[in-house]
Amino acid sequence: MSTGSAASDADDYEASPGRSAASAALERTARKVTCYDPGRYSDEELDDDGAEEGRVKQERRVSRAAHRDARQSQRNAANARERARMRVLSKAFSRLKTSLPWVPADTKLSKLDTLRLASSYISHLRQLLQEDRLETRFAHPVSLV
DNA sequence: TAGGCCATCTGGTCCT
DNA sequence: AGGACCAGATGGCCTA
Repeated sequence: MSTGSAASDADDYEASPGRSAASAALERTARKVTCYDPGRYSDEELDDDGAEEGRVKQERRVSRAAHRDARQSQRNAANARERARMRVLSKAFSRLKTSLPWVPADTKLSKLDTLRLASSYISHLRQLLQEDRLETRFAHPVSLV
């Protein structure tokens, strides 16, 4: 199941409530990325004097940079997809929470709490169902229909 | 201030 | 190959 484009994901991301934390994280990532720079390895290579050799090395450097950029943009796309996926998960939790009776809409409920309450609510419903089955069996022993 | 919760990033694994 | 899913790490926010 593929979700929307990276652009629309980014839009959603911009609109998400945890934006400040998110941008901080993005900055951290950007910092990491700029620190990790394999391209600098080629500094000594510049000392070589052969023109042809220099050209080849320059090409290699450019291709390494392109590869690095490609990897980074792939990572960014994967991050966006992951954010979208987690947003879907959070929405599902919210929906589950609203379907729980006796829980006011403005109640602060963690995901774990939501899961636990939902689980106990299901048990409760199952029990009701069982009692109802017993009642209908014994309340009307004879049916004219 | 410690601890809980959350969002995000990331690398690994599985699946199509 | 690329996307989905997962779990671990990290940092921010909030509350007792």
